[in-house]
Amino acid sequence: MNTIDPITPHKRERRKQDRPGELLEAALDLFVEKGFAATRVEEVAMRAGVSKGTLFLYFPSKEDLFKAVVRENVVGPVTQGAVEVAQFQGSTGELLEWMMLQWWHRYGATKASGISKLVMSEASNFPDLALFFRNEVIEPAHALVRNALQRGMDRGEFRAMNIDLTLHSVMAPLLFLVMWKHSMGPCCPSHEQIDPEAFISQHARLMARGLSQA
Amino acid sequence: MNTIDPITPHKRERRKQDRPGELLEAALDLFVEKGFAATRVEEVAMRAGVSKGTLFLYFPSKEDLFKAVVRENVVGPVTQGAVEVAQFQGSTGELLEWMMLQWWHRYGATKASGISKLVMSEASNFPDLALFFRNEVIEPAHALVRNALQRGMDRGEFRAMNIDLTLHSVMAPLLFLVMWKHSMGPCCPSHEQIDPEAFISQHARLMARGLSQA
DNA sequence: TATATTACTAACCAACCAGTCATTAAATCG
DNA sequence: CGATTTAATGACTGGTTGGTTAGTAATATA
Repeated sequence: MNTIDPITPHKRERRKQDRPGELLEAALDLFVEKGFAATRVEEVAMRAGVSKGTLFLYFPSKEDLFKAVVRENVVGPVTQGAVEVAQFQGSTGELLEWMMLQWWHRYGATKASGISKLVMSEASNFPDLALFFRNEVIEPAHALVRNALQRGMDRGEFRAMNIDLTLHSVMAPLLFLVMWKHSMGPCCPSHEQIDPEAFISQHARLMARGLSQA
Repeated sequence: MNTIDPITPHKRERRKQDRPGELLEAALDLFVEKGFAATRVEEVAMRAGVSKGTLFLYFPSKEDLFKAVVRENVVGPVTQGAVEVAQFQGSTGELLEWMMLQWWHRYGATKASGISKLVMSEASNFPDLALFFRNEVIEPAHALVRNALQRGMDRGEFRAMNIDLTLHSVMAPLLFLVMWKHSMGPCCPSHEQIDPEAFISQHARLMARGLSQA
């Protein structure tokens, strides 16, 4: 554990190719675990097996490191459903449930969803990051849901509605799940844990029923 | 602005009675605005018009100060509905909507709701505070909602359901609103703001419809 | 092997902060 | 008024951290 240990002899490796990826992976772990402000860049560097100086060689600042983590782990997963939505064949009620469950499997259930929790948690202390996240993640995701709701109205399945209000009805249970999972969840006894898929399905069906023309 | 200024001549007032209340008020403002970790106790003291040493005269630590803020501003408002719930006359669907809107008016819409956002945000970094909040606030609130759902089943208005799952369907939109209001809300353009009451009413009605026997 | 390049490190800096304590002064009382 | 009590202060401590930089060592080149 110290520098005198002959088993760990200062292997000063030069691996320019791999460093950024390894640093991003370590940063994702620590940001999700402790948040942005509470994560120490030196700890990120240590977990990636380099010194703090090396981290600043690849990322000009802690904020830039975070933005890179978001681009690497969040932007894609959250917005990748666009093509599949356009090709979806079933009813729009089924589409909504499918979208919500897909979002859960590809993002909500993964480590990366901790980033959404982090941003909501620290938005007021780091407005730059909040704005970045809004533009790169939230707006595209909202556009996706708006399209689906519009599809329901265009096809005569849904009655006229306030799309922006309904948009948040779709998002609320998803964001609640992510928040809970990364905050109070770990401090509650296991028998009280929420079953995410059952919860999402219930909400999607309630909504589809409430929005239907009938 | 400096100590030499004759206009501000070190009015070293002794007001033992009022200090705790003034400190709690200042602490609520700053905790809500900046979070627990990012709030400096010296800033709390300054806003209350005393020195940092005086704060530690009345509260043994930053954590104890926070717990006092929760007891003063959250525990009561969140659980005070108990009596009214027991006396409610209308249908259980109406009761649920009434409870959610009451919660919003008495807590969600107030400054104090920032405490819920704070706890969810920093639970993983301060597990003691999370546990305290769970025991003092969340559990009593859950008990209230469980009672209401049970009432619906007992009176034959609601079909059999998974109470714990439905419990979270009631909480999710409320917690989402509070999170949004204190995180992304301020960074989004005003025309995108959510109308909390409309949103809550919509959710409550969707749920009542989905839970009804028919 | 000698030289040049550069990935990498460790020590450092300036700034920050929770909590302590010796000191000060406002109130109270004899 | 003088003595006592105690509310209030602010300098101080020990510890932390984002970011910098002078220097080191691994690789490439000749």
